[in-house]
Amino acid sequence: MRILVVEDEPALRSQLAARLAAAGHVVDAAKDGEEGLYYGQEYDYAAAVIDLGLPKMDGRALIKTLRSAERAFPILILTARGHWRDKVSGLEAGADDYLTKPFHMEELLARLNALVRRTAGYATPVIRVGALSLDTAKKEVCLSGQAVNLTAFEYRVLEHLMLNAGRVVSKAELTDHLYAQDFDRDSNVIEVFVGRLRKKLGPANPIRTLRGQGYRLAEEAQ
Amino acid sequence: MRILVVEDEPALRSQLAARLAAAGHVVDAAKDGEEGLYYGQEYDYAAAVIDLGLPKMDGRALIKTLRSAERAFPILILTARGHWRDKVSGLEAGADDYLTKPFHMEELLARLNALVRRTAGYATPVIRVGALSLDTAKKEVCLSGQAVNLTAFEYRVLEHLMLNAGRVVSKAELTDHLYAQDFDRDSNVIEVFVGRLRKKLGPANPIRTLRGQGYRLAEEAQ
DNA sequence: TGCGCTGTTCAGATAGGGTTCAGAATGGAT
DNA sequence: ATCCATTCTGAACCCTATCTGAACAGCGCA
Repeated sequence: MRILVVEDEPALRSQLAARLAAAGHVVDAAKDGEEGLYYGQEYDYAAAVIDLGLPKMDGRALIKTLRSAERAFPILILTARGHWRDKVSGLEAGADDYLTKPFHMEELLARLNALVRRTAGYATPVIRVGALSLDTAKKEVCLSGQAVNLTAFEYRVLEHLMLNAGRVVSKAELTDHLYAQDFDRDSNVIEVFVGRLRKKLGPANPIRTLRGQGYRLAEEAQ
Repeated sequence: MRILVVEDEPALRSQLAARLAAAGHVVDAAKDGEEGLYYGQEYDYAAAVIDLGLPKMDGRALIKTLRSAERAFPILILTARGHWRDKVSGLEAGADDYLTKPFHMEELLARLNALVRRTAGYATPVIRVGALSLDTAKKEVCLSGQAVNLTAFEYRVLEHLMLNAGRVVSKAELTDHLYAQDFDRDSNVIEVFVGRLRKKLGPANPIRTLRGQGYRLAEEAQ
């Protein structure tokens, strides 16, 4: 997943970036509110971690601006211990969860995962990746504005790929995501669904296969 | 719109407030029944979200008091899963809709919107979706100007679909909405009603079925 | 009481869509 | 170039969600 980190303290920033990257995420780290806003408006993230006390533009203003720009990714805010009011005002500004400093990295990862999972299914109304847009309320996918008719499973495969655009998603991860548990591992359902998706998304479809590793959805239109 | 939230659990309360604010509403959040009553009597809201299990004054009493004070704004109640008796008593006390916890924010927003639109109904009692128009006051439906004769249940199914046009509405949601008590889940009433509706609305009817997920009313005429 | 309207149930029909399989194609390694 | 593993693809299969027609049951009303 692609995650945005906005934190002014260099040590914490690089620590966050490193840890999130180690957890398999793609991370953009911004050092102040303005930079965070630029990133947030330019790219679409699976989630953002934002410190409330930031130079140039404080976290609260950043969140409000992002939200009013219809950026719907989940936001987790970091606050200094004791600044309880900040947390509330951050949540009011549109954040989804908070953590007080100092915190344990593990806890941050867990919270982020929970947030993304919660948001993945339902909270973000529409996810855009390149020319694709996916509306989770309508369960509808559009390719350059044209509605594409997908079956339930095709939809779920594409949704998971879009939520993880840019990252390599293994077939095991997809089966894990689509089926409850212990699913016949040597079935080729995923390949079949990816094939059907590719056919429906036309010749310029953004699904790449990385032999032996899985699939990756290109983030840019091509 | 100005919305009143009455919820004792702090996390959920601030989450609700944040999301509603992010959706462009003005929110007052009360932590118990007494505070809710104060707000509800003092201000006029477009809608209220009230948890049934509240300290000091429970949700049911709160709703009754508000209603007897001639507060007519639509009320959506929150109940814990499994306590569906509460739901019934809440509706009896004067609530307009309910949601069982845990719920998805998006659904809450959609329901609230539907509620407000329905209630705003006193000013503009007719909902239009494509070639369909539904007069909530007269309980009358027209298809391209032609009156269509619907039975009470057909009307309610269509109304709920139209109030949630564009969204996928599951059959469970429809049965929940049409029947007060827990309803025999493996009945196919909904399918029958949808079938009859389709027949009455003619071949170009806008009700699409999404296999395994529910029905969706197309927002545009086709 | 009998009739008509409406909600509910049932069973058979339909087809949508998931799963599987086998053979073809592709890519990487030796 | 050759070989093997992985992936792709088309077709077939079959399950089940949904549709549909019809019958049945209540209920109000004349």
